Amino acid sequence: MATTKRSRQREAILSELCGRCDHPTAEELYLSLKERMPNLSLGTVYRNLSLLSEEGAILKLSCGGADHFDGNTAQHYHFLCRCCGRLYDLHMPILAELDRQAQEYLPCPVEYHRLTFYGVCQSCMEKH
Amino acid sequence: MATTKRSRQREAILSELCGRCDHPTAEELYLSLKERMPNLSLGTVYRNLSLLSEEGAILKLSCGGADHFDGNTAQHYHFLCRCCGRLYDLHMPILAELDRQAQEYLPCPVEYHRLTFYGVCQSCMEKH
DNA sequence: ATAATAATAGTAACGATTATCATTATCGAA
DNA sequence: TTCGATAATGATAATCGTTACTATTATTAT
Repeated sequence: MATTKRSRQREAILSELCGRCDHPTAEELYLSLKERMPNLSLGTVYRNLSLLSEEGAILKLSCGGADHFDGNTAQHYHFLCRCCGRLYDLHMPILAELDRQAQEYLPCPVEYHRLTFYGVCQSCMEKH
Repeated sequence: MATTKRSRQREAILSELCGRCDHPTAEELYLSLKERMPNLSLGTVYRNLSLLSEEGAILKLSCGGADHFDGNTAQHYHFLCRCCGRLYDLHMPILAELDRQAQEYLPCPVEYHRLTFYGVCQSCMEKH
């Protein structure tokens, strides 16, 4: 099988990430988990997040500053607030034809795409 | 005017970036420029790239590892090789309707989007 | 020219991430 | 079960990309 689940820590990291709907950084995840697992180490969190994202069990999102992680591996799009930097999931339909369109302009196979929308999120708008 | 052009270094950084069609990192830019300006400092490159991207004169692209910079501020899409990490410009038409589509799923205004396609680039394919 | 301001080079400090390593946990076979 | 081999851990040091600091130099407006 692809997904090895060897250690207690790796399982906890994966299930914590899958159980939340935001996109925590390694450190945010570490702080949450540390409450339940007081001697968890930050290095362990980083190591397992790398493993899991290489396996394809989670997504790594780089958008400046610390990387964010997403437990939802189903293809979906994001909204990034250019004010607070928070990432939100967008529940709009996936546009598979984009890959075909892009293929016309490229000599090598297009495997998938990522699409992110930008603006100021409601929470930041309210704070003015 | 928006674009201040106060120092020789800032001008050199901007024109070097605009004169190339790849997406160099701060350090790559620094190394190129250093040939002509031997006592240019890396901090100066970082400082000016920040200023220029805040002004909107250039784009900053974060995709894991070091940030990349793009002198082409016209809206366009990218292809990112998941093997070597190189970014390529994609000369396909801009899909302005994506913003309108996404708007249906969001409570706050969508300003713009970024779209990146993934795969293995030709150069990496040849190296097998 | 000159004073006020802005930007520089060089370097130290920082935050995020990876590497190292001695110790502990897990797993598969006897 | 116990045992040996392997994998993963926690703790910490090292690294990488970037930003902050500061004394000096360049630019700008009188």
